[in-house]
Amino acid sequence: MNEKQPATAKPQRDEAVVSAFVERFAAQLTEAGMVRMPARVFAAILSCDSGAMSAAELSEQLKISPAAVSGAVRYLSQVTMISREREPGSRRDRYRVHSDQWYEALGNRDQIVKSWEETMREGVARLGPDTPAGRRLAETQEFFAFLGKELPLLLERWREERERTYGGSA
Amino acid sequence: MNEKQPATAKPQRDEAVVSAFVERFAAQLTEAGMVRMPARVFAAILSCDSGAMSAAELSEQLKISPAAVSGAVRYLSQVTMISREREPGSRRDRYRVHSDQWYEALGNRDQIVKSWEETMREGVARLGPDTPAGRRLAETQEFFAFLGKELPLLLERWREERERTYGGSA
DNA sequence: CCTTAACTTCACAAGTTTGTGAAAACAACG
DNA sequence: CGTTGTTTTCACAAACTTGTGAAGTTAAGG
Repeated sequence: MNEKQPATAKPQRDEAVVSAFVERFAAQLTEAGMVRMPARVFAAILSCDSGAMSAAELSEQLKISPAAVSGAVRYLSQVTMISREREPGSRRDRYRVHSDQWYEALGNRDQIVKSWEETMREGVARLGPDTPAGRRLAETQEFFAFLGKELPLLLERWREERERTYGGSA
Repeated sequence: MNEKQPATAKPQRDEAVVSAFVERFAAQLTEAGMVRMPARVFAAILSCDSGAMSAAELSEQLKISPAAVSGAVRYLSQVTMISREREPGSRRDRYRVHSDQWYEALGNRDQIVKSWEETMREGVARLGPDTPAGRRLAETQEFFAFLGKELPLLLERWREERERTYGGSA
């Protein structure tokens, strides 16, 4: 037989295949507005078996300089999509995707929405609540308020559904 | 009295104030990943009393060339945040924000989410559903599926709430 | 403490994006 | 069907962004 793995071996990673997937997903994230290096780094960590990678591993797999890794992980930590951990007794950091954590990063979006809402509120006041433009802004403000209220609820529902699927039977 | 407007006059636009608001909101949209000119154009139209502006008006208020206006409105039309209309018997287009329509542009996001989900599905298949990485991707896929299902519902709820507020009593 | 592995910072070169002017293409109106 | 006001296209210059190499900093382990 020409199988790549004997029946008893555990499934083996074909690094070329992994890399192709990583680059594809990263490209999609980039298209959606994410900066390229953080997107690639995030995709790589998400796709590794342990769920965590060192800077050296990232540097090698993505063929980028340590400087680029440094910048990307700083950004990703900032927006809480990964967390940094140091293995005690080593000087090597590892960067990890906490499954439960990075969904919440979407929740950070509601901070953005909040600030938009604030801007709308100010706009209504400045342009006048009785002007046509003011009324339009007021409605937009309500929309943002609605989102700010609903997004956290959405995440909560996800947490529940997730709990049911992965927590219950696993 | 030093009021800017007599009690009987209708509220009058102070263009400097309007412009300050437009630029502020546009800057926020830009920060959130939107390209600058489309953001400015969108903010300007949203903030004008009629809810629609001509290219010449945009060009003047934003101090940009007709070419820049052209590019921005093309983009905004594409993502359905504005619509183009021509006043019959004129050769001048007007660009309009349909309040009900641009919220839906958020809904377009669920197309993006759909394509991410597809990528995850492929990733699971390629990396192997029984590998740790494969399982992580599978969970991520479910998350995207969840979003794709929920986002349209969210918009629907907004439409209802909006109907109640603005449709019922106005 | 000194050595050394690992991470970070910084200035810069390469690459992209953005907005413009000028010219071309359109379309209403006489 | 030519005129004229309007929008679009295109090549280019300016501004910004990105990723790198190299030097600098930090901290584990001898």
